Amino acid sequence: MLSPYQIVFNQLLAIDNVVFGYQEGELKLLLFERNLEPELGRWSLIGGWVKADESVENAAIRVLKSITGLQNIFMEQVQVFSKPDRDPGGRVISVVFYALINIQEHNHQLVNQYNAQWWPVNKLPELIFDHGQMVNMALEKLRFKASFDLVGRDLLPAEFTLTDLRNLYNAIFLKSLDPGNFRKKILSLNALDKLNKKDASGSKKGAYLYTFKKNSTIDIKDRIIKW
Amino acid sequence: MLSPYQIVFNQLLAIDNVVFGYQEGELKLLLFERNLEPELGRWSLIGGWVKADESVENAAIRVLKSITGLQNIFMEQVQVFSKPDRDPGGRVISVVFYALINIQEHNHQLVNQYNAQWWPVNKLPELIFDHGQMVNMALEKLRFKASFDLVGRDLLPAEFTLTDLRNLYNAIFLKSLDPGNFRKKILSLNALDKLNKKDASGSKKGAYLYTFKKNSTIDIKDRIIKW
DNA sequence: TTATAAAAAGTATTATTTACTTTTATAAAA
DNA sequence: TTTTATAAAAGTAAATAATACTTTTTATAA
Repeated sequence: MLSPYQIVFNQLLAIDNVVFGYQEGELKLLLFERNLEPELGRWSLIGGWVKADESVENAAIRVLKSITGLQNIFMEQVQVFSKPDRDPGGRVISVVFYALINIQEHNHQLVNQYNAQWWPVNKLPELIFDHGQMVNMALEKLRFKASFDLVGRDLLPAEFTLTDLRNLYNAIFLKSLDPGNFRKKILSLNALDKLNKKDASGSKKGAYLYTFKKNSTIDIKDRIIKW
Repeated sequence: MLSPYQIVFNQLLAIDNVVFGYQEGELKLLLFERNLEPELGRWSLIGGWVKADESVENAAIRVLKSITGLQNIFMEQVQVFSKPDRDPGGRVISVVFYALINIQEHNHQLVNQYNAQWWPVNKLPELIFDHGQMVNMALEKLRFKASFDLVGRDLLPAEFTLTDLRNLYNAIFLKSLDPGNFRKKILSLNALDKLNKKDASGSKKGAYLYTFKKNSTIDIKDRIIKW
């Protein structure tokens, strides 16, 4: 049985997930269409209450799994949002996380059932409360991460071409990176394994497929992108 | 009058401040000797409860001011610590901040009164709960910041020599940076004003004093230190 | 007057970044 | 079967930055 303390607690502390995916050359965000007041029908991040006996990380993972069916997802804490009036419904403090997931692999049925939808990050609808700000901070953090570490393991299919990876980086940084220099830089990190297979969908010559090395860690000195 | 919700709230959400200062060539941390059970007599960070009508940032600033007398201090959110069993006294979630303050300028009397003391970061006593982990994360964050931005505005006196600044960086990164290269790099950032005054305490020639420019922003491309 | 010590400036080597050009491989069109 | 087209992949030259030093400057104090 829950004590009154725990019941109250459940209504004070929330998590919100900024869920990034990558599809058709665009960085996308999973958003909910709200089915409750206030702000019924408007779009919001995917959130939930933190239970009295779990960490905020746990809550973020639990909520993500309940909606996408996915587990073992890369997530990172973004920031706490705690202005007393941030939620007109009452005093709610939210810990924001961002997650990187593979759009192909998640449970589409579940997502539909929850009224969720993928939106390209540069064509987002207006979001409720301070969720727009949360998205901006998460994007900033993602860009920071992507500029020091090779992101893509969670966003791309298991086998991908260097062009696929470059397109992902183009989508994250909203710019067009030089193909030759990108290739040189990425290969110098020594974090990918080249397969003996080609993907010929993008060119006549065909591009070699790569996978991420199992346990490669990239030295923080190797900045990938300066932006 | 407070509602029961607010009373409970005050006992669930806390902040802890990792307060950095710089003195005698060492990076120091302001720690409390606990005067309450559990862990009476052991050392901890400086924390406090978040009030029902304030943001966590507000709480961190309020607590810092109450102990150092200082206002308008640079602070940054580090992370939320929320493991259900992190505080044996009960379920407490803590939002950690780090602050950079000028040791000379703070209110020494207040600090003494609170049983607080400055400890060199590489000779810290054992800390209670997960406070050691909090310090490590704050240090990491400080190093990250210092490697992209010129920190020191809040740690050094208003007028300082390039050697002072280099010593601060040496203290932050626990290494000995090359004097010539450091000077070249820092001056290239164009973030300091050179005064027409010298400080002759460190050498016979004397070193020019500098101040931070009022509104200089350093491009994130200019990484100062790679570590 | 000279020795000293750190500040400040200078330099040469190496490494990295950037903006390109050239070559390669292959499917499809002529 | 040859040519054309296209992106992959490799290569390059110039500019910029980092690194490990050396030299010169300045002014106090021996």
